[in-house]
Amino acid sequence: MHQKKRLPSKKAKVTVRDVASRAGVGESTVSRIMRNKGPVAEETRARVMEAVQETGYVPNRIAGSLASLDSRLIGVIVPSLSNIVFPEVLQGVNAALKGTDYQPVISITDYDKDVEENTVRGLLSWKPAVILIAGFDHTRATTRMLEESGVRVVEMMDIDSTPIDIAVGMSHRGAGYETGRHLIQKGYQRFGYVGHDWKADRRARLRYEGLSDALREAGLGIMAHAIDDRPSSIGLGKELTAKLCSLPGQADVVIYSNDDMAVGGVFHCLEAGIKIPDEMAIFGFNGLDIGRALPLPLSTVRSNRFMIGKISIEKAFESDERGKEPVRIDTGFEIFEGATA
Amino acid sequence: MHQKKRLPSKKAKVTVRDVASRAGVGESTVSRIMRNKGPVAEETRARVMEAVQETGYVPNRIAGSLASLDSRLIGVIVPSLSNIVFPEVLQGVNAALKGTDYQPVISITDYDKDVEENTVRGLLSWKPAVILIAGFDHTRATTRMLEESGVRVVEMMDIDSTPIDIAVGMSHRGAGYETGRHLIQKGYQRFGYVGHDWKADRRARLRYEGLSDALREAGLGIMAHAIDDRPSSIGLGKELTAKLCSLPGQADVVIYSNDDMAVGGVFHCLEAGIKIPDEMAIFGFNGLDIGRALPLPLSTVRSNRFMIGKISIEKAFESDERGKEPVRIDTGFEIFEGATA
DNA sequence: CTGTTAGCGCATTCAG
DNA sequence: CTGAATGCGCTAACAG
Repeated sequence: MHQKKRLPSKKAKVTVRDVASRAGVGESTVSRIMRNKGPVAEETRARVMEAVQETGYVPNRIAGSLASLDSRLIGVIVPSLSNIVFPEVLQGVNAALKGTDYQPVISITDYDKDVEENTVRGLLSWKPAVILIAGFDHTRATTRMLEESGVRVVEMMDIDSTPIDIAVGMSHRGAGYETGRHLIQKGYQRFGYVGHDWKADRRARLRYEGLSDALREAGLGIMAHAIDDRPSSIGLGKELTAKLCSLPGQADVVIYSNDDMAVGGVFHCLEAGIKIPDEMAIFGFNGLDIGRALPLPLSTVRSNRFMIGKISIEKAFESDERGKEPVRIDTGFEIFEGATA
Repeated sequence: MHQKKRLPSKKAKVTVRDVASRAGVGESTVSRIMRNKGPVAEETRARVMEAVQETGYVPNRIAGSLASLDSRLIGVIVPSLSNIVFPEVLQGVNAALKGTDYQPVISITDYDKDVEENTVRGLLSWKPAVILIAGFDHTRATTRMLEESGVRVVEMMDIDSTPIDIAVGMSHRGAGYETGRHLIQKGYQRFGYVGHDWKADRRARLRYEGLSDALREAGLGIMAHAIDDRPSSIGLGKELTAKLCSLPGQADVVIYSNDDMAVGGVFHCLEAGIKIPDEMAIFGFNGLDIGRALPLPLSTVRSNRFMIGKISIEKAFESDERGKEPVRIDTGFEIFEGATA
């Protein structure tokens, strides 16, 4: 208790006080200059900046956030990063944040609602300015924490439920429905379905339901399924397509839970010598780069994940206060003809 | 100054003080309980937890970090998220952090060193416990800030230079070299190269150099190039392969800057009716899922991005102090035979 | 335009 | 095992 305690691995920190005394000004002047806020004489600014240079001062945002009671952290919660759509959303978030000094704090839930609950609790303790979270499928406690936090909350990807505050995304049910309508109109009759992660991926299920609705309305139905609980991948799509083809009764078109799965389907057909789309047509979802580059461009539904991330941030920042009514922003989708269906 | 100022959009916050008085204990007792640290009577703990429940208390980590002078934030800096390898690294980071209460704060540089410099400055102001950064290619100022910050710094992906503190990754030069040796041994003689992002992707260039070294040693060289400054994608790989094939002189094997590009090459050949590997062999880098699922499994070099992220965190946490000497951890790579070369 | 003062909410001594 | 006091580094009034 005689020696100043050595801070573990941190260099002797330089604080506003050091800079201020060195520049011969008050602390608040330094603070104002560092945040370019409030009036400052050009002369003093120069002097202070010099002191900042000399000392290598880096303001401590932790202290700043505590003092001003608002942190410049954005909590972002996604179920996974292995599905490319979420990194794409993050890119949109990042683009919208560029030039600001907000920092995204990212958490992964692995599609587990209890993990999500803990994650939300943890993020909330950082007093983020905004919370971005994928989907509507939360525990009661999660929803409650989010509601009561008072911060702006954007539920991303999906607009098929009533949001806590803001929802930015597209109607997956609608996309499924339109897919069905489109394929019926093209004359397909014998529908197959290949799906991934059946328990966890709520949006894939919504698309499936929309599709089923469209078919039912036309007096049709899905005659063959190959569904699995593993996460989506090209490999899984290939495997399940093989399984589907071995089932009795041949589909003339197969709808996939997403493009990765569909590309797997294309690969299977390539290997098995099945002619696309004549012997079997293939339809995906997402509009990924890989589908577009395929020798036969993949028929699919294009959504815009980058936009979802970007708009989520923009909407969240439009006002500090939540509105009376929840807001839904539809980023839309678009059937892409392609050549596989 | 009569009315308590309304905090913008935040609910009336409940603090340790509220919980403490409600439970009839001191603030430090609450603090100890919330962090389960230090001795507490089971009875008081129960009473306090009840108060926590009733009030919905969420500890403020910002205040906590300031008081204890150590934040539980991990700064992570990657050049992009559109290249799938970086999300994979993040997954590894996330896996290693699971169960702890550290949170990753993620920044993207878009392969711009000046952006990176600002990013590092910004992250450092959050006093992160650890900084993870991709690559060695920093500005002087960035390196200096990182050195002087005193925090543990892990430079990821690459081990071909001397790290500031710790490097976790593989030798890209070595991978290029081994690729060359492997293909020479298989009897290839006429080498083509297809590359992306030539200015920005230093690791791709290192692989190229290693490859060139191996060829030179064998008295060979690269006879045809198709190189571009755009970021890697399947589409670009396809486009550049078409370009390469239109050049005079036909390569018997083409090395690609990565698997995405190589898959584009495979697609081009499929369309153009070029037989792989007999008329033209294809070799990638990374060992992505998509290459493995191709009708002809892609010949490539497997690296382990997930491991890089995971080990980076583990190493960073081994000790609070930097060692005297920089540390390099080699996560290795492996030539994957595949069927395209 | 600038300096002084008083907290922000919590973790950490140190007595008790 | 527990409580009171101190201050982390900064920002936000406010007075000058």
